[in-house]
Amino acid sequence: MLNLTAQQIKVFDVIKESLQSNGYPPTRAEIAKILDFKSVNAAESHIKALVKKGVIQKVPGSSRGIKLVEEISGIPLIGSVAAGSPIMAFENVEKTIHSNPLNKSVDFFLRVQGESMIDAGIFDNDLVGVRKTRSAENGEIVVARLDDEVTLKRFKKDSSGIKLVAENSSFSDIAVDESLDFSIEGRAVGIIRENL
Amino acid sequence: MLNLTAQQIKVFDVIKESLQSNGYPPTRAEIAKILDFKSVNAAESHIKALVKKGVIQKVPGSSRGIKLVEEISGIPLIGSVAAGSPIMAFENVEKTIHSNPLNKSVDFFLRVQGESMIDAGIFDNDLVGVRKTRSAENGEIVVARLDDEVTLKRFKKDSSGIKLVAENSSFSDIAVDESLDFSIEGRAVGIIRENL
DNA sequence: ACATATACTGTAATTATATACAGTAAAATT
DNA sequence: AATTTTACTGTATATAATTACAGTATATGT
Repeated sequence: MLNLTAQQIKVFDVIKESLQSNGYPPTRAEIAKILDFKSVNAAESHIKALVKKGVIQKVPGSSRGIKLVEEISGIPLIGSVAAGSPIMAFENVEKTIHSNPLNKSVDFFLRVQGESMIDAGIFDNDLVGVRKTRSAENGEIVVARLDDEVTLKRFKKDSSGIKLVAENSSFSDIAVDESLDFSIEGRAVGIIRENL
Repeated sequence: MLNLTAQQIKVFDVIKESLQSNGYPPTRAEIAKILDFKSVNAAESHIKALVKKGVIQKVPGSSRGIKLVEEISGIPLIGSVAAGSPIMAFENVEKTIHSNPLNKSVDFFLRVQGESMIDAGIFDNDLVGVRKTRSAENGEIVVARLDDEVTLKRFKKDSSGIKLVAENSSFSDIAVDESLDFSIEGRAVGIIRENL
C-alpha cells in the first residue's frame, strides 16, 4: 500500500467506502462522479494502476467487478494439523473466515480438539483466534508445537524452566526440556463458539 | 425469514454466497445460471418477492443493486439492560456489530455479566449470540427476564414446573412460579470471547 | 534526454444488466 | 370455486457499464 499516489489512494478509498456503505463496489462512472473526474476513463486508468500495484483485482467484463486484495485473503481456519506440517499449510486449512469479530488482530483460527483447556472455558470444537508469535509471556495461553504435535496450553515459565499446563485437572503438566523439539506457534487472543 | 419458500431461500443463499465469495451481489443472469433457470426473469421475480418479504433491498437501475437487510442493520450488542426497559431499547445498545461469525442467525449479542454460567464455559464479559424466541426447549441456555432483571440461565422444565438453573454450584436454582413476572427473551446460540 | 508513469478529457463501441410484458402451470389461500 | 402466490419460459428494450482508442500535459525515473 505504500507506493500508491495521493490520487490512487483517493480512488482506493472510494472503492472501500462504496463497499462499506452500499455493499458492492462502484462503477467507473460512480468513481468519476465522486472524485469529480469528467471522464470515466480517469477512473478506469486509476483502477488499472491499482491492479498493477496489487491492491485490488479486476473481474474483466463484470460490472462492478472489483475486489480488494485485503478482503480476498481472509483468515484461515485450521482444523486438524497434520503431523510435521507447517500449521498454516494448505492441507490444514478447513475454510477461510472473512470476518473477524474479535477486536484484536488474528492470523488464524484453530479448531480446538479435546478437553484440555476446559477449566479456562475453552471447549472441544471452539475456534481459538491466534496471533502468530515466536515467544510468549508467563501465563498466556499459547499454541505450541511439541515434536510433531500441536497443542493449546497455558505457558508457564520460572526459574525451573518452561512448563505447558493444561487447564484440566485430569491432565498433567508437560515440562519442556532439551529432549523435546519445542516451539511456540502463537498466542490465543479470543474464542468463538458456534455450538452451545 | 420464516415465510420464505424453499426456492426463495435458494435465491437468497445465492446472493449471500456471491457476497461472500465475490465481494459483490450477483446479477439476475448469474442467479439464473447458478440455479439453472432458463429465464433471467425467474431471478427477477424471486428478487421482487424477497424485497416484498423484507429480507433484501433493491437499488433500482443499479447493476448488482441488491442489499441484504441483515447486513444493513447490523447486530446490536446489548451491554447492561436497564431495569424494566425492553432488551433491545436504544439505551441498552452498546454498539452495533456488522459481522456475524456464528453460523446461525443472531438477533443480538448480550455481554455476560457475572459468573453464573461459568461451568458451561461462559465467562464474565463474554458476548453471547442470542436468537429471539418466546419459548425454549428443556436444557437450552436462554436469556430470561424475571421481573425487571435479565439473566442468562439454563432452562429446565419438568412435571414440577419451570426452573432456571445457573451453571455454577454457588448459585441456587430459581423456580418460576406465578408470583414472578417471567418471560423468555431468546435462546443463546453461540459465544465470542475477546479477552483471554 | 528519453522513456515511463501519472493524471486526466473526450469519444465510441460492445457487452452487461435491469426490467417490463406476455404467457403457462401448479400450489396455496381465501 | 375463485383468487392470489409461486415458479417459471421466452422475448424485447432501454440503459448501465466496461473498456479500447486518441489525445494533452506534467512529473518522475534512468
